[in-house]
Amino acid sequence: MIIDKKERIIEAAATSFSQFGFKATTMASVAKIAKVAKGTIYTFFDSKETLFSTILDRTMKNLRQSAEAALQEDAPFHENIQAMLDAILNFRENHQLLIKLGQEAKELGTAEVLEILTQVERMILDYIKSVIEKEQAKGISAKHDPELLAFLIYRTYIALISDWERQHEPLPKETITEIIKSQIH
Amino acid sequence: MIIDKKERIIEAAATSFSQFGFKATTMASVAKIAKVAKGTIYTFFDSKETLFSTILDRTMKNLRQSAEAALQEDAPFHENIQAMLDAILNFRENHQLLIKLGQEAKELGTAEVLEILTQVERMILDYIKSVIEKEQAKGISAKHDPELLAFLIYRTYIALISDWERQHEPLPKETITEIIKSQIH
DNA sequence: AAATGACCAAAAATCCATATCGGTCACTCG
DNA sequence: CGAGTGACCGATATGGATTTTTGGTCATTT
Repeated sequence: MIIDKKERIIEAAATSFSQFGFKATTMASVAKIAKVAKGTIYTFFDSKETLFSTILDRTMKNLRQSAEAALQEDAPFHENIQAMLDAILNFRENHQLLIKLGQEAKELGTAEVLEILTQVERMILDYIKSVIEKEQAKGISAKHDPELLAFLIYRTYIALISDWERQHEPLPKETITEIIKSQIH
Repeated sequence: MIIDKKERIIEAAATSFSQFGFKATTMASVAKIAKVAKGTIYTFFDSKETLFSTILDRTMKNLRQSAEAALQEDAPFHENIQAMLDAILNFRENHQLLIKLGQEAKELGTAEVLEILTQVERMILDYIKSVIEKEQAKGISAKHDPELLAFLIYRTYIALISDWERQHEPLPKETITEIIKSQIH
């Protein structure tokens, strides 16, 4: 109760950011939930942005772990890529914080939140890239620059999973697999 | 001067929509530029939307013509597809009306304008699809449903041309060609 | 019959008083 | 002392009353 102040603040902020988004979360309410005074938050974090950043970093670490867990040492390249993409998309769709940020960006369109989401995208792309590089080190020939390949695969996957379904029937999994495979070759 | 009233209205509206966007164009100003009374516009068009629709239809017709002109009867499939995509992208980037609508959607985010842009996308996709179908009728085997292939190619092209360049050096044309080609196979 | 522009209800822009926010810092009290 | 507090500050957001502008109509004119 008396210890763990910083952790309580993080906990409270994480809940609030996930529930209400960035803008609608106030430092006063975080303080109240964490049962500390507002000033105390500022002994641990410089600003609302810094506090948020800490939570986003945790979330991204979780995402990386989910993606990591989906990989299998001996599975073929394209299967691993797809398993990872599945894990990432699944995470994106189920994590309250990311969902809320997405809504916030659409509804309020604030430059601040938009930039955060760009940052998230960047982290995801970097992770995909690192997986590609690791796989390519195993000997598979590199048709494209890993940065470009990561970009291409991720964008296509998002398009096929999310955007396509806005106006069509969902695609069968085999079709998606085949398309991703053809991009790796 | 006395004749051509309808044409003058269309002309004036096209200029105004291109210059100021949908929302910022007023029927009063269109009337003034066209040198007719406001009521006169309503003898030719039911509403602002209808007037706008007429202009959008013209623009889309122009786009189709540009795309059509890029096609060559005897060129290989992938070259034609890319020439057409080039024409479409070039058109999109150079036509004041579409540029302005894009800005408007970003800045004001009105549902109205967003819907219009979806409609434009739909028309472009339909056109790409029709070209694919025509080419496939010539005997090239169909790996995917033309609707899906059109969607995939268009999205990839946009991603490579526009989105990639937001954070990277532009890609050499051959790289883009190669990627598009690999999607058709 | 074709064209007009004063007119209207509805929507949008403008104001401004008030509330809320992120962040600070003099002070408290353990 | 020094970690912790919350009253306080300037800046920004909010709400809602008020004014302006807009799309659309229609009695009147040409």
